[in-house]
Amino acid sequence: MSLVEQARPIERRTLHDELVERMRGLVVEGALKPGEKIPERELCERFGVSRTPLREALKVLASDGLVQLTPNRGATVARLTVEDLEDVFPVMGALEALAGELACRNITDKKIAEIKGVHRKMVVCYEARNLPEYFQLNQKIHELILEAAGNRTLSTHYSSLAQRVRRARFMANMSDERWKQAVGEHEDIIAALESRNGEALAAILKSHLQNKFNSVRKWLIAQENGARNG
Amino acid sequence: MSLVEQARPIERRTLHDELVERMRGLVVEGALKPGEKIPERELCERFGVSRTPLREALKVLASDGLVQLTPNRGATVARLTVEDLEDVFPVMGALEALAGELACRNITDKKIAEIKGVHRKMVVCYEARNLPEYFQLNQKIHELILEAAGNRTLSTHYSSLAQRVRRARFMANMSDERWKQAVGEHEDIIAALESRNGEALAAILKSHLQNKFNSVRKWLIAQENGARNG
DNA sequence: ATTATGTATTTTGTATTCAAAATTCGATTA
DNA sequence: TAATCGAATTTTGAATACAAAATACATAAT
Repeated sequence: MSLVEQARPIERRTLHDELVERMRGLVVEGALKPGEKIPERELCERFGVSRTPLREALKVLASDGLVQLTPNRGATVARLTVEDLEDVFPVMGALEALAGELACRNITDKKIAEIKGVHRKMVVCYEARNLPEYFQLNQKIHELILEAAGNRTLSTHYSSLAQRVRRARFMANMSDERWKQAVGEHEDIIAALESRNGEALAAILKSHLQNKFNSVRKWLIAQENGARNG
Repeated sequence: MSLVEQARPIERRTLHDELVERMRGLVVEGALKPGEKIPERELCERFGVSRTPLREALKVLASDGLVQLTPNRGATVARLTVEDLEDVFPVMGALEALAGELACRNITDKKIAEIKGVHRKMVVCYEARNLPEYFQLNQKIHELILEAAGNRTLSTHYSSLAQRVRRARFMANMSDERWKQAVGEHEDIIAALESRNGEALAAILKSHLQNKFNSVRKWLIAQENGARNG
């Protein structure tokens, strides 16, 4: 290890930062389910920390829309309503479109190859009808595009929104036909990236998202009517 | 007061919420300047609160990009670098464009009249070369358009970005010619709103912002070179 | 005079304490 | 039996306490 590597500043993290990350994970991955009470005391015990940094983390997640705080009644995992979804998706669309344009300007061949690699793995998952893995890789591709866009602000805000709808996106099962279509759309995305056609990519990403939105919306409405928002 | 008004739930706020709002004000309005240390103890005294809720608020503002936290070294007001600006503006552009499209779909004549009213006042300020008032009213118009778009998520994210660049926007004095041009652009904005031409409005808003960006960028670079980032 | 070194002071991160509010639950009444 | 009340318990919001780290400052050494 060279001196510059060895002598770079030691990364230090506060409990607060660590807890924001971990609790975000619990919410986004669905270990804590929408509407559920967030058990402050229990989490403190499990993480081995006091209430102070845990509560700090809760405030941050609340400002991010993942947690709902009610005065004197503590924290619950935020529910996603149809209205929320209808607000969130257009914004994600606008951000993805921008990401597409920027990515086409900045992306390297290496990065495209990386995306293609993930895509191939994803196709395998599709063929095996392995939804969890497919979903994971799908997310990864979108993250890579955002990364290729090279705009931290864009990534941050996109990611904040993506996290809010992530669970619903996963739960809203695609029909087999829709699934096949989605894979096709991903191929179009890669083609547009390769030809660096920003406008085209923006349009494809937007309609890809619109399709997803439609199915998530249907699922959410069914959930709300069925009242069991598990 | 009718029963429904009288009997609605009593609004309760925690110190945390109050402090997020107040401290956000201090940063956005420039009472605390970029790079400045945030005097925790002093603020606690001035607000008459303990460190706990104040520090919670700081974490939230940090996650919002207004405050920078360095482990074991406390909080400073976030500096806006040219790189930050170059990331933030395109995202604001995409969000404003979306806002324009949505606003054209949803806006009422009443709201347009309201915007026109603010615009008229703004023109008076322009003629009097009253920048602070002009700036205020200018912001107000953009807020009203966002409001007209009727998308809370969009408003939240736009506003978060707008706050980060607000101070630089204000400090970057416009040339008189550019100022005149800006007023003209505002008239175009209103015309597009009245004709409900979403696409046109999106384009106008985007180029309006691009112009602003150019002048803010110049100013920021000058600041960075001059090293006195007052 | 400037640079190092060690010590006092302050600040910071986190844990603990405390009072107020909410919740639980058993006794009581309709 | 079901609804109502009230004390006991838990939870919540906020203040305080405390240890570790950073900073300021005084002294000593070059």
